[in-house]
Amino acid sequence: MSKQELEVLGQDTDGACCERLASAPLDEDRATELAGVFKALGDPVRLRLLSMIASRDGGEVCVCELTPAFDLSQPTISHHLKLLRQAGLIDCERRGTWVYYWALPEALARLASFLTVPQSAGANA
Amino acid sequence: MSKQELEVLGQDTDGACCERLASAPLDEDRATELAGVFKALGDPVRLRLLSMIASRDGGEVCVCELTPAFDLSQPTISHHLKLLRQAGLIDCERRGTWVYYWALPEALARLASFLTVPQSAGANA
DNA sequence: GGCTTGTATCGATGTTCGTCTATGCAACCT
DNA sequence: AGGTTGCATAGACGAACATCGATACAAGCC
Repeated sequence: MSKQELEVLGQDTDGACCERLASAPLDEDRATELAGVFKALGDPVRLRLLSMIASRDGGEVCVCELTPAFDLSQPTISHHLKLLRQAGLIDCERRGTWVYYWALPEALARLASFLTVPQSAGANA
Repeated sequence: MSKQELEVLGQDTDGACCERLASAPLDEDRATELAGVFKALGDPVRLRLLSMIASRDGGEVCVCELTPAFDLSQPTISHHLKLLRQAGLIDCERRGTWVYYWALPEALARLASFLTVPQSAGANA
């Protein structure tokens, strides 16, 4: 249940000279990959799920705790969790009866640095 | 043509103690607002458009330069630019015959800091 | 073994989205 | 004024998506 997510976000762990939205025009394939990740964030339910998971101190959240937090059916929540996992933002493991999800902070960090504007870059607005 | 974008991304310009995905669970309304912005980034064409605009040194790009870069009709590009503008990520101005678009770096910066993981926060993956 | 509970998958359905063609509007040029 | 070019808007259409109920699977309990 644990190795289905895409490996879309680059590998430079130091986060120094990474790929950036505002550095050079994205090529088509890369844009498609990254758009998939942003699309996973582009739903209020998934954003709340990810926030609930990522802000958890222990790092892990049981599905049984996530589902009742929404006015949605259990299959719907399960579906959203699957999409977040396929986007590489979270992962999960079954332990006995329950399934636990946790965030993948490196994925979030890479996304954040991708959006970071290098230096001056406009200064409009 | 220039005051249609939403004001969804918060106001703290110092970027220090800002709202963060992994700090506390998002409430429903805020999640809906932010999801709208991520949804705007969740399309390959829009991501390439934004990248082309944000990476431009002068800061501005003429639509007449964006449209021919895609295998899409001119109205389709215009539609995507409109969505990016409504998300508060870019803005535009008509100057004579041509319309120029530029990125709003503060919006990108706020998104980036929103995704930034505070400290340890898991260390899994 | 059978029952119960937690979670995932399947199939259907209404809505949203990306794209197109056709058209409208704004600015330039004779 | 009339024609041309650049860009936006309107309406239509197929594909993708969010949601549901029904069902399957996994694990614990009796």
